[in-house]
Amino acid sequence: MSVENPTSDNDCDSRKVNGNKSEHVNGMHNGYSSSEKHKSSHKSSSKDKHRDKERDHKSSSKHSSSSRDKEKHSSKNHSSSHKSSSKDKEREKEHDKNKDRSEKEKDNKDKDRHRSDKDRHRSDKDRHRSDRDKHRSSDGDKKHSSSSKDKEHKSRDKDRENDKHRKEKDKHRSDNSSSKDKEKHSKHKEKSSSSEKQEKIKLEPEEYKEIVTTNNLKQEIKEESEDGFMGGNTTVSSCDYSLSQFKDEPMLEMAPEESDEQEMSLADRKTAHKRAASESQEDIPLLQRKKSKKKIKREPSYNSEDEEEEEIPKKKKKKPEKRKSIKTEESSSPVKRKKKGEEEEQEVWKWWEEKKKDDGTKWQFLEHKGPLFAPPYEPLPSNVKFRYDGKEIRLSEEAEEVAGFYARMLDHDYTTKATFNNNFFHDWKKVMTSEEAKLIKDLSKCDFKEMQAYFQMLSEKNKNRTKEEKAALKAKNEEIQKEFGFCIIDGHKEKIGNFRIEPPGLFRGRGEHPKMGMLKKRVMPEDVLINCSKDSKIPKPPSGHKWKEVKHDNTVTWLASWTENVQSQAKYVMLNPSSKLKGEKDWQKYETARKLHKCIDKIRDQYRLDWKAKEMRVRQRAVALYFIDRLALRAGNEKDDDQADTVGCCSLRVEHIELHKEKDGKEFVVVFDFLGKDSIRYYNEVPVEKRVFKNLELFMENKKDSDDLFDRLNTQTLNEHLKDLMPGLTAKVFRTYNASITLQRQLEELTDPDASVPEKILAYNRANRAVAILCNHQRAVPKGHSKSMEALKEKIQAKRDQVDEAEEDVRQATKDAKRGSVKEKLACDKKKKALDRLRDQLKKLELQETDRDENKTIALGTSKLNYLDPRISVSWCKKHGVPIEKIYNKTQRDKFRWAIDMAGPDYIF
DNA sequence: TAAGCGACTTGAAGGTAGAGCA
DNA sequence: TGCTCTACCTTCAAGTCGCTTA
Repeated sequence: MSVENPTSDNDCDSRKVNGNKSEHVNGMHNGYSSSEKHKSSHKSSSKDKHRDKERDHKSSSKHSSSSRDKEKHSSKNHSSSHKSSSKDKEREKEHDKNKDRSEKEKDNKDKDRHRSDKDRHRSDKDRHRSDRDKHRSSDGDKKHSSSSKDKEHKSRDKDRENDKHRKEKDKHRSDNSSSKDKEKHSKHKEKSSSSEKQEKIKLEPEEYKEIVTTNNLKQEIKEESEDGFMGGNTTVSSCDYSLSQFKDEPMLEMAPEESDEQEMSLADRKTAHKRAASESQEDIPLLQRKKSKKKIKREPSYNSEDEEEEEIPKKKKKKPEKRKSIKTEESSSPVKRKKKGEEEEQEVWKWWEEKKKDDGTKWQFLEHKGPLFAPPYEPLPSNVKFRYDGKEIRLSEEAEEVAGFYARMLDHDYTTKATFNNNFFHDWKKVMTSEEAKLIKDLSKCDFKEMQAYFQMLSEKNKNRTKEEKAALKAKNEEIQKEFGFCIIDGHKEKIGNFRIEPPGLFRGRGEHPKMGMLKKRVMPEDVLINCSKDSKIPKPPSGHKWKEVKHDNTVTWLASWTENVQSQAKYVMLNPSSKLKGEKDWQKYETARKLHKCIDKIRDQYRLDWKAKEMRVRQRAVALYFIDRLALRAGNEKDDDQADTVGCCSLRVEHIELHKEKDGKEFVVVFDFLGKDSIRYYNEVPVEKRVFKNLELFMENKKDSDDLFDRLNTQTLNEHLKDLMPGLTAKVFRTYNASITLQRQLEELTDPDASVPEKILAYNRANRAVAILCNHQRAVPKGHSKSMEALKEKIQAKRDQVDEAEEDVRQATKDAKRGSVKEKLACDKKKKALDRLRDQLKKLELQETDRDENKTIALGTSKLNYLDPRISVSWCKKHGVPIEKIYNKTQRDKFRWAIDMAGPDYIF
């Protein structure tokens, strides 16, 4: 499959999706394989970077290329991630104690040894770095105060001291790791090369200059209002397509059946804050306010199937209008519900037709019930035993709970990782009683098997619930959802996204996260901040508890927040994506991307000029921007050492790219190979312009693998520059822009107006896939993919046989019909129709096969939800008569209700 | 001015309801 | 009717980016 890369400005961007994919999958499922190489980085902290920059100015001479080669060679053999923390040391101590581990854990030890080797190597690297610093060439565009230098010296000394300690520890370890490293590394290399041979999906070349239609686009965009995202109404008129039948309908009132006490109490208060909300609308022109009175309508019916239901709301409107602005699924009377299998009707708050407030406030009234806490721990039955060193031990409740977290994960890859085990054991010991801690010294002697079996039994039991049990559970969950799952915001009932507080468990960091396995503690009401309006009913904490604080901050969108203990990060309870607050932000995001479309030529011209700039920082910025624009790379903020070592554009290191003057018949090829967000591997071979290539050579000059490629750049300065080019522009906007424009162009290119609906859907999925490839949205091959493909193939073969048979039947029937009576002619027609039906079925199956296979390693959902302007898809559906349900499921339709309403068949991004 | 924090978006994994099939 | 499989949905980790603080 070939897809056009909208931003590529010269040659073919040979992204190896399949080859890449296989590596990625290995990386994810075999634990270390792919990530290992990437962990090989010698992450230079920001202080190091600063230090490097400083020395840049002092130095003039250069390293010989041979010494660099040596460095590179050695670094690749040793592949390491060097993070010096006292916790590491502790873990290493633990590790030394656990000598008699099972085979599985021996492997982990190897990995730890591997790390110690890396540590040794690190001090070498540090020496190299300071050598290099002495030799590096200078730009002479920065000065630093002597005090900052002092600080840096101190921190460097500290680093060295740490290295010294580490080395001492390392001496006690086995020294066979280097050969293992080499083996591992060569395996990785092997994989890379084999994956390269696999089938490729390439991004085809694309002209850098915008295609002719851009001018038309621009003209159209210019015609939009200039004042921000409300300008998105360009095509609102065309929304009549689906809504004309409702346009003049009055607002519907709430169903009188609503009797739930909770519901009523909320509803009663709605009147009050509805008043508040309408007061808050005082700045809205009268006409608009009048219009907004009509905002609450049912979800636009898009399909003809839905049209049958139109009469129902019309009947409703005759009833007295009370609390008319609050309409939700829950408040709908049974009459308004559709038959099983069809969508429930919903009342829709058409916030996108209201004027947006620009004063930074997010709401005037906010009321909710607070978050739902995880159920308390239920101790194990007495017959489920935990054993240590073969002896039965009754654990204290707290220790047992944490042991249970581990037991549940025994089958998971995580428990084969030393970091995970060490972190778990360390945190587990903290919750043990002193007697337990005294006794339980070695994780490998712990037998969690019975606990694991018990949890598996529970899980089986849950799966085998009777119909009645399932129904009861469902009803209970619906009750909970009803009570905690909604809030009242400015007179409207809106769904909350995540009202449940995260339950305790073991932290599952992705990739090689240094904190994986740590205990995520139970969150208590005393940890939780509540945010709601002063005049709302303040949520009650669970009995016997109190909230940490109750705030009334209407400049933020969260309802509750707490700080999790593993990474000390704030967690929030926020609204569902279908809410106004989220939808408005989403809409704004796509309007910013459309604004970028208007000035993208200018920006591209500018960064091309900057490739020749005198200042190194300007050149680096320009090359980075080129990558962000053309390859849709993420910005790449700096990360702390206690996070997985992943990078984005600005944080790329020398080791993450390879330069080839010529590769596979193409000139000036840059090979990217790094771990990005979520430790997903990014591998791409990109032919670039000569000037970019030369600049990269310059940026890499006299640098070690572990050095930053763009050492004069960070995301903050890049974004500041972007803001100068266009208000609201950040690195992230390029990703949205390129994703959306790619979809639009691919749809144009791949859609045959005369094709059948299944064929059009395949075209849509292919366009979507092109974007997913551009954004590197990968997924593991679904479990049982090959099995299901085999089944599908068998089905196709059976269908083919049926078609063959039917063809023979038709041949025979045609002969008979020629000879004979009306009856025989009728029989012949019938057989022909049957044949057509079978052929259609066969075609559908074949399309399904193609689609499924092409999709096996590509995740379409992420781009669809986050990067593709939904109006492009909606307009395509409307233009080509494809039911929107074929493209968006119910949740997605809820999220993109605004787009479904406003985009007509002529919408252009 | 770098570092840290807060608020939000983006992202893949994993569990499960229910569609589809024998 | 029971079983299989997958699309959907939830979960929570990991990004981005703006603002504040030291």
